[in-house]
Amino acid sequence: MSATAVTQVSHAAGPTFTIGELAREFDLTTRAIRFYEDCGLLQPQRKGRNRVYTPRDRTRLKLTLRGKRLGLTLSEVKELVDMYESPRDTQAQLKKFLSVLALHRAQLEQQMADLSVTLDEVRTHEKEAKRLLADADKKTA
Amino acid sequence: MSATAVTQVSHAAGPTFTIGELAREFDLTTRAIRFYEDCGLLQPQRKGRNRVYTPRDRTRLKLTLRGKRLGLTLSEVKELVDMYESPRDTQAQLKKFLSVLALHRAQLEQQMADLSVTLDEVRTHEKEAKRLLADADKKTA
DNA sequence: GCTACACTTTACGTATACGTCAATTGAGAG
DNA sequence: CTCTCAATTGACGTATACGTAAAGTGTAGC
Repeated sequence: MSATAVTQVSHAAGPTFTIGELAREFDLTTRAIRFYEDCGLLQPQRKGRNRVYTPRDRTRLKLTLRGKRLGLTLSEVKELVDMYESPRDTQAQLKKFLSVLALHRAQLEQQMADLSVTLDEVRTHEKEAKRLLADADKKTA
Repeated sequence: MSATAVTQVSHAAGPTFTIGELAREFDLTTRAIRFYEDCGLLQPQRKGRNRVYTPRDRTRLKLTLRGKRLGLTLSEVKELVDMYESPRDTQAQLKKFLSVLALHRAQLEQQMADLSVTLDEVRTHEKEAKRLLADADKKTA
């Protein structure tokens, strides 16, 4: 099997992936991917003993990694991802959904504020350092 | 001593704080603050056995917490905070400073991108949920 | 059939970031 | 002087997120 090939599966429903393929694609170890499964983040099907990942699993993995980059724990990621896939038939469910979303959004907005401030600081420092370096270069030249 | 009072110190250089004051202000345990000291993030002076924090310590603590909210580890925070306080006299130091800053900025910008996408998704879901709820309310009414 | 390689499970190990006693120790109030 | 309260050090405990062998299975190529 070629290193980059996607394992095409028998009958239907889009491409599937092996654990190794996903590991390469997202630069993870297979250990990590199996761990995410232990946490309930992924539920791949099986072909014999081997795991078979669908595009849906791949999406959940992507979401997981994005959540991680944002500083969420795996259980927080699971809560959110599960919520997005949960039924929202009743008004009660919708209201709960909305309240959780509001909380999540508040956290994200706090983070956005932190990020803006930090990025501004970094850029200011960069400008200052570049100026100093330019001055030094002038003297050297 | 009143619960919210700031411990004013003898001779000079602005206000000082006790560990308990900082803990209350930032909603931390004193254990956490001492742990940050173990990590080298804070270096309070002593008055006898007791820790005395200066505004500079307080600033470093603020930066630490902001870094944490952004998902940095304490050692990453320490690297950055130390770097900002390190000498940048030579061109070599300036160049290294700039390269570290560039890396940091790249990471922050990735995070900003993640954050934008996530916030967009959350807002979309909120709108959709609110629409569904409004429809449901209409039927009920 | 042998080799190689990817995958499997089980299980113990590790770094981070504190929590949680335990046992003291001044410093102020009554 | 006693009581309380905040602070101290030391040490062990815990949750998260995997790393890292160990030992076996399955399939493909030669």
